[in-house]
Amino acid sequence: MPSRLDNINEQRRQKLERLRARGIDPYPHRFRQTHTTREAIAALEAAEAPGAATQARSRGFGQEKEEISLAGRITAIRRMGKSSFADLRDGAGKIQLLFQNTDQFEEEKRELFKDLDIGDIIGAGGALLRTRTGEPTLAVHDFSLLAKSLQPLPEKWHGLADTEKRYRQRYLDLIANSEVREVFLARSQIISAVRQFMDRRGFIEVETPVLQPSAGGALAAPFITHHNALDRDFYLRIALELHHKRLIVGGFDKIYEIGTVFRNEGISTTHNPEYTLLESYEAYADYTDVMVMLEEMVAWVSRQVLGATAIKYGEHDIELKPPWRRVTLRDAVREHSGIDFVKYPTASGLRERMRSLKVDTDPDKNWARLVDELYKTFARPRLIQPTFLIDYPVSMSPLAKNKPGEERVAERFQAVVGGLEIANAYSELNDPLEQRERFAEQMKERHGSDEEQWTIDEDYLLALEYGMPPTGGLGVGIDRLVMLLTDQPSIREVILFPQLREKQ
RNA sequence: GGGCCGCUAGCUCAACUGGCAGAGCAGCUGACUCUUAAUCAGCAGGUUACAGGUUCGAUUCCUGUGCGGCUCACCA
Repeated sequence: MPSRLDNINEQRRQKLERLRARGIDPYPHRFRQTHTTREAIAALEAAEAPGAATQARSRGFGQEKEEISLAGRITAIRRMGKSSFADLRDGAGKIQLLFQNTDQFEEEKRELFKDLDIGDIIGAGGALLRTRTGEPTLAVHDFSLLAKSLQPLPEKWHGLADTEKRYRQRYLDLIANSEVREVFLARSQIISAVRQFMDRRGFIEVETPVLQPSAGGALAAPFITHHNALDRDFYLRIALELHHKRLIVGGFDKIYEIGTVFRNEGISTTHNPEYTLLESYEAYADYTDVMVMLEEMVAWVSRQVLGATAIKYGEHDIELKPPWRRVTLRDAVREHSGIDFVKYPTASGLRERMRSLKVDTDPDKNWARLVDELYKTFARPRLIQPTFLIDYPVSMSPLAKNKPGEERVAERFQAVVGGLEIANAYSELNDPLEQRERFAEQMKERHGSDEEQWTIDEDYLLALEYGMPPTGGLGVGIDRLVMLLTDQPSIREVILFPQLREKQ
């Protein structure tokens, strides 16, 4: 018959009540620490360094050791009679605590110590030393409870393995799995390095609307939301592009934004409904300039964060050092599928040619989609080393300028590394009349299938009519860049709270 | 949306062909003053995801549902 005490949660609540009954606040308001665990270890090492003795003594190390204080979560306790060890973890790292001869603590602390659990947050004051085995340790002279934990932590050795639980309760994943922590630290550093790179090049960071009357700049299905006071629907942005180019018209010549965009589409290992996109626009540049910038950016960020441009992604060794290979989409597809799509200029002709390759030749697909199918099936998975796929069919690129003298080819590239599309860029179409025609064509094509609420953005066209300088634009999927640099196979491993179906 | 796989104690995992659901960690009690996956002795802990079905008997076989993973489709 299960007693209430069998439940860990119930036991912890009882401890909580005991503490309160003894006049201890289990959730006090503040604690001042003098060091992080990492700083404490550094201080210990500095004091031990040869020649540091004199200096250290003058700072308090030596016979009379400096009292320091730390705060963090207890992740392990090893009780051994009168002495006990505990592991204390804070945001910087981990250090061992030694509670020596706990009998000598006064009554209240002795009781408190008995009720300490793995998971509790405590503050501890004491002196640094090394144990017999050389472990940096804080010999605790005084300690206090800063927050009582009522839930048992995942197992210390295997960590938390249940994928669903890891995503839904990411805080447990972060506590239990240090590799996961490292990934998200790297993510932060990557974004910070990207910002530095752009800032140093004289780009200014801008913020543009998330709520938009129509979602443009890409052909993805948007999320719809509603504004009560205005009593009208808005769309969550699917790209940053159209507002950025308005700013180029407005005279900001180099701009970028790192922001979340939302696409109401399938979820996969490379797609999350909301993800982080870097977009940048540079006046008077074209897509070749953007290529140079991107390869330098990725190499620089990798060097900043990983200290190298040679990385491992899955089973592949990848070298990010510029220059990256440049190959036309046509050649890449021809190389890997044997089909020169230029020779099959109609959807039916191309579909006919594709049949022999046993690929999906959905009759609903237009020519551009068939080309895309060829690329995704044959070329992309084999593009491991950094590659710029350049010169896309205009029909796949409604916002890109076409190549001089080539009506069907747009100055556009995608960057593929490790089989991941990490960037998409083009020489921006700045001819307002042609842009209007391209939009109209898109409208026609979309009409009927219309999952996408595609409307012509008249305000954008008006902006173009005032005159936009030639401009090179870039979009980088930050999450995929993080996947690449942290060697993660799924986008959910680089997004703290990936979208999951609601439980129950 | 389709296909395949998974769901057992708080966590990590066992349980043969259908035959009393088990271990380690965490927890509780006790021993132990340098441990670090501490050790030792004992105790407790289960709606086997959920709902049905087959069977003398189901964690195991079947059907459905939920959630997750992989994959295909969708996604310039």
